Amino acid sequence: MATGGVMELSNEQRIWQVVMAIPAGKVASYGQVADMAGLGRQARFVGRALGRLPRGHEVPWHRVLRTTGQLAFPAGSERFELQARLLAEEGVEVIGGRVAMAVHRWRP
DNA sequence: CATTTGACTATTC
DNA sequence: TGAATAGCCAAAT
Repeated sequence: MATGGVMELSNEQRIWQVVMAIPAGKVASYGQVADMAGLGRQARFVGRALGRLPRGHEVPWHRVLRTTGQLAFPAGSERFELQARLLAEEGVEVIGGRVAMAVHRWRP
């Protein structure tokens, strides 16, 4: 309606859209997602946005990791192992808590 | 409205 | 190769 405005997507929602565009078997860095979402250097905000994902979401958050290829969680934590497992199921090898970005990095 | 926070990154040593 | 530091900036408190 004439609310004057359309539902302007929040930056969070824009981030989720970008993450959902990452194909299975590929990964992207937080900085890369931030840039693609038009946020510039808000790499940290990407992590926060993923942490605020609503229940029932279908965002492949596990395909987002640090630019070094290392998972963003403390090694051994529950989330860490979950992410590593989800990646492995997609064919992304996680060794020592890290992924070979040169191999699996998503290049749109 | 000022301060803290954070699933980061580039740089330096 | 890896550890420490500074810079980053919107959202949460």
